[in-house]
Amino acid sequence: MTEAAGHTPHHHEGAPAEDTGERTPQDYETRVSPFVEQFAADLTEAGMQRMAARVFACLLASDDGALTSAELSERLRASPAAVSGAVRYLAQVNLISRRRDPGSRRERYLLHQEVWFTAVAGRDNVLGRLRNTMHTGLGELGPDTPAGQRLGEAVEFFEFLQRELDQVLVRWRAHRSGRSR
Amino acid sequence: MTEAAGHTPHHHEGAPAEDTGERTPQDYETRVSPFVEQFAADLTEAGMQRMAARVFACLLASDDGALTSAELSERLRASPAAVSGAVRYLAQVNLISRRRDPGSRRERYLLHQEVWFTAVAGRDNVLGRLRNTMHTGLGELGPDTPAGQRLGEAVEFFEFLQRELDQVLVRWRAHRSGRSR
DNA sequence: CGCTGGTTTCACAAATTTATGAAGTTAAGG
DNA sequence: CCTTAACTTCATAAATTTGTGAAACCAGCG
Repeated sequence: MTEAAGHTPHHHEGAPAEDTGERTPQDYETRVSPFVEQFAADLTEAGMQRMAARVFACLLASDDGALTSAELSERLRASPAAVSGAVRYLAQVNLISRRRDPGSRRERYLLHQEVWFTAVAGRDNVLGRLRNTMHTGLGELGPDTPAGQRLGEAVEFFEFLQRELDQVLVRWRAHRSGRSR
Repeated sequence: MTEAAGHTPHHHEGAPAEDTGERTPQDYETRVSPFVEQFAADLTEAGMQRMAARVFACLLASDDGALTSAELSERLRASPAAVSGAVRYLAQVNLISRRRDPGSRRERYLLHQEVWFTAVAGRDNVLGRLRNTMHTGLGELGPDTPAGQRLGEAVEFFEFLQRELDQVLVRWRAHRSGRSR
């Protein structure tokens, strides 16, 4: 059956602002789902495939950052096939990993540790590709042409950016572990 | 975000080939165009609309970073309509500006100063949007829930990233002017 | 072995995105 | 004013991307 295992609503009073307290199962529909969809939309806008974005967002909003195919399928009202495809992509780009719960034939898809970290590293890759293409183009155009100048500067910028980005990530690690972990 | 993670060493591949000197008109076809298309493909892969990417790449590879609609249309073998749309988009996101040469009815589209700078700032915008959506979601989910925890951390990461990114850009400015300008 | 729950693959339908020709605008130049 | 070069808008055709149902797979379990 499809009863959402592991999604026991946690009750929390004393919540911030105007949270009256109770968390009902309907909360998913009224509160979580809108967020998931909005976030997915943002990601899509930013270039990620739609379904992958939805799955990713859904995991992000789930209690323990992990859901089974069936759960995703239900929450997103999407076919298992669609989930399968999205999940394959996300695993490919290292945003999630798939885990086989021993004793059960269902699989759990869970957010990679430090997802955002990974995501930024990924961005780093596309920067690298752009940089390489420009570097090659520089060879074709000749570094002495006006266009070549511009390209050269761009290449420099990208290299600079990549170095800096790496350091930013290092700094984040420091920042992070410095406060609670 | 779209591509995978992992840390590809930022290797500079093959040095630019020998530049024999002459530049013929056919050079555009044989040398420039392939670069333009490849670069556009990279940008498309990274999420930019195809035609916009082509126009942008074309401008980047042009001698003075500026071309008329007709020139773009010819070099890209695309209809004026397509160019028009692409150009509108690029202006929208502040990557190019349009200039009306007084006395001529044609318009010139030129790369914005410090394009890459702008581009990164733009990326910053999408980061901001994601951050905001997450922040809102945090309100809905409650910061005391497991998902809320995760979200909160993500928001922090994004804020950190944005601050750092700003500084990186400042540093680039310094770096840049420190060497020649 | 042979089911059976669970996931993946495949062919195809639906939705979206792109690009185009043609008609519509706008303003320079007579 | 009227012409006309140049850009834009619009409806539509073409290409791509998405998502789905149904069939194929693949272990575990009895």
